[in-house]
Amino acid sequence: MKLATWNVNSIRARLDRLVAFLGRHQPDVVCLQELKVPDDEFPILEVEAAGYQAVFHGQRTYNGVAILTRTPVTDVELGLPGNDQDDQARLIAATIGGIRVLSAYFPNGQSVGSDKWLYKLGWMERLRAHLEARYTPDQPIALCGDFNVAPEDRDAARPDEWRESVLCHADARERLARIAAWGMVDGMRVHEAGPGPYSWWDYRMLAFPKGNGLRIDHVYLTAPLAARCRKAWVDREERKGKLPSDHAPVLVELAP
DNA sequence: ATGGTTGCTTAGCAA
Repeated sequence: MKLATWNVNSIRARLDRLVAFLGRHQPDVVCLQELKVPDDEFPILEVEAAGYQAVFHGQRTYNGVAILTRTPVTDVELGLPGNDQDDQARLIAATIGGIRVLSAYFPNGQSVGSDKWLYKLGWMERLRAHLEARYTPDQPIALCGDFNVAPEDRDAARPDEWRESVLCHADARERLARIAAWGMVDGMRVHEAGPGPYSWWDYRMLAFPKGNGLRIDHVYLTAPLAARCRKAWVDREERKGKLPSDHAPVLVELAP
């Protein structure tokens, strides 16, 4: 099974690239983030024409997550429990081929110490609590998405430059480590020691040509799936050319 | 040097 996750930064702006990506890789499951469309504007016809079913949880302008599959999905769940005031569309879960797949768009946090930063840390704690309440780590679970955290210094091309940022700050790394400690491993690190590969490069300051990347998009796997992980990689080609997303897709190949 | 780019929505915010 080939599993992919990609922050498309607007599914409308990236629709041609998404369809080409599906054709090029023929993934079985694709988790998407930052759709930036309400549900009634999700391009369902184009996705189905490409051979995929979709479940999605969107909102206007911001956020929005989806799971695309070539086989039927069941038990779709929208949103992250634990805060009735939270209307941000950042999590969707579905079962595909016996695997529980979660597509997650973690908050960015904007700047350390801001309200959005506190929301980020709280959201990550809520996700950990949700995993603990809803699942057990002996189940086959793949938590995929834009985590907006580079877990370690080897996940940044220039770690010193980024260490105090919202993407690398020790408090965000610690919250992510707690999520992993529930019972998941970083799929990329099953076979790749790094440094890199990176999955995001800022649009500004020529970050991509300068190689100033971070690895903030992840596929975290519980033990039954980690044992099946054959390889993981980033499709850097997707960051090149005209009007790319600022994120490149991460792909994982799981043995049957 | 407090910059730079993209997307959504239309001037300002979020990333």
